[in-house]
Amino acid sequence: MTDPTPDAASAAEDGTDLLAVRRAKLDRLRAAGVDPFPHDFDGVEPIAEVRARHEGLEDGAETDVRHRIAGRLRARRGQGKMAFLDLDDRSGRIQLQAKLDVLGPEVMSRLLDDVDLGDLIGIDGVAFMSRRGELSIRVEAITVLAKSLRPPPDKHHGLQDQEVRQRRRELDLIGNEDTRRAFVMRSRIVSEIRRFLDGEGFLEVETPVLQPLYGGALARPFTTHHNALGRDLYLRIATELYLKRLIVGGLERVYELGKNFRNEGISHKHNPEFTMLEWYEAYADVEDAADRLEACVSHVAAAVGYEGEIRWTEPWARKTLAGAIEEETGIDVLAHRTSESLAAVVRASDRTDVDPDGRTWPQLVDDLLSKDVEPKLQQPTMLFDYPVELSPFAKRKRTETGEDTGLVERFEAFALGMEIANAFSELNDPDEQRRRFEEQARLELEGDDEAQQYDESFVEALEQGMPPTGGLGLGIDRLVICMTGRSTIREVVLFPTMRD
RNA sequence: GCCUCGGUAGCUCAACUGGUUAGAGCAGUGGACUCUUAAUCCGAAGGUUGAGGGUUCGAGUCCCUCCCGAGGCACCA
Repeated sequence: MTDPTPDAASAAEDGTDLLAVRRAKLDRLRAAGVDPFPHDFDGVEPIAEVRARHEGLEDGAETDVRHRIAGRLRARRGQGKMAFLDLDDRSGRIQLQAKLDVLGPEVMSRLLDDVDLGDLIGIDGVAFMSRRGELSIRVEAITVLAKSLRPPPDKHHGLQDQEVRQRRRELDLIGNEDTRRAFVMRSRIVSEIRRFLDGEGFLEVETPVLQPLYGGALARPFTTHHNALGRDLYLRIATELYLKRLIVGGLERVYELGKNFRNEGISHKHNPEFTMLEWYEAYADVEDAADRLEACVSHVAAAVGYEGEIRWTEPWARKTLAGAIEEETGIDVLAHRTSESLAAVVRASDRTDVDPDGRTWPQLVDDLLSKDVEPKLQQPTMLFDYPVELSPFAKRKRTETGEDTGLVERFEAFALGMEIANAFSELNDPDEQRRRFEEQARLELEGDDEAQQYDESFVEALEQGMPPTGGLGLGIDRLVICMTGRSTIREVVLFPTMRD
């Protein structure tokens, strides 16, 4: 910045311009020969470790243990010959005691007059227990580590404004302990998932985000353009098809944990970019995927110390989709296999408010599921046996007679009234897969802009021979919502998509 | 995309059915204070009430348009 104008200088003096006040202090530090942005600060101890070291110290007890800590200054009490301050680091908070007779007038003034709330400072000092039983550090030396030129969020109320909390997540993290806890929990959940799958012999892999065709889910994509190749590419909506090619290649157990992108609405459970885990296991089917999902999620819940209302431990409830719909609505969708007959029953029912006009049979089934069943599934529940029309990559359901039920071997898992996972016995018959793509192509011609694109290279991969395979997708954001007790995806995504 | 609600000081919130000069706490600022912890006490300061237009003697408050957010619907795993 340039020199403050006379107006700015007077605004700094009377304290009306908060930014100018801070810049004036920055200038004072520099004038006193203090570097307000030094390069490092060696030998810092996490505050939590300092606390652990002195656990059980009696009220009023002194120690001769010297500590070096660093963090953001959060609060300050007292302005005279002694002051107390609170310092935050990533591991916790600790009280500092600054005494004039220890520091001398010059250092005391630096701490009280030139350092602001929100500044990053380093402290050398001795631990003691205050008379009121608060572990504290008696400051012997301070080091300015970075001047904060903007005021921090309210020290007591934190930052409440939803918009600012999401657009300026750093402020949310500084001001709101809850937010910090939730995102620490998210990181631990993700690393426990990796630990679990790695322990089961899975390989973590990376497949393309930029794809010439989009597939593996029913959704509209984001489109972008590659200049040198002179062609459009799509941001992936799923990792499914590439991962199955790796199963063909013999990797046998693979997973990918990363972002998918879907060009659709934003809601409390939808963000345009979201984190998905997909795994594929050779010589396994949908039942194996279900067992592994239970094992994985209950491991994660225990490892991160989940303490909420959801019972993640095995076994989870398992039902059929049709059974669950009948339970909630009294409608047996399998007894009415055409859109007309199902629509008639839906219309006649007083237990659902689904509007059947213009809906196909699979759409109606989906409507009944999402309106009448899904909201009821608060505890972890897996629903099996989905209509083939909604599942272009799943194997048809085995039956004793060999008859075609129109169902596939697939389940979706739900918790807190949200879908969190989706799995099936992967279709590995290339001719059947080709027919499913052709059916999707027909739907696209009819104007369904979410139909699957015909992916010939994927069919060729299946022609190479894919072993029987169980695959699963787990929505990480939604799992984190459940495990952190948050109500929306925006609370568990660091920087959710916002308007400009 | 549609409906409803909201946007007031840097932050957290007030302001009855349209009526004096839009209030308070925190932060900041000047001062007092050597065990405080949402420290306390005294003083002064801080506002284009999201933006723009309109109705009215008078608008934070009513109407219109736009921006941003929240909730719901639609779309969608």
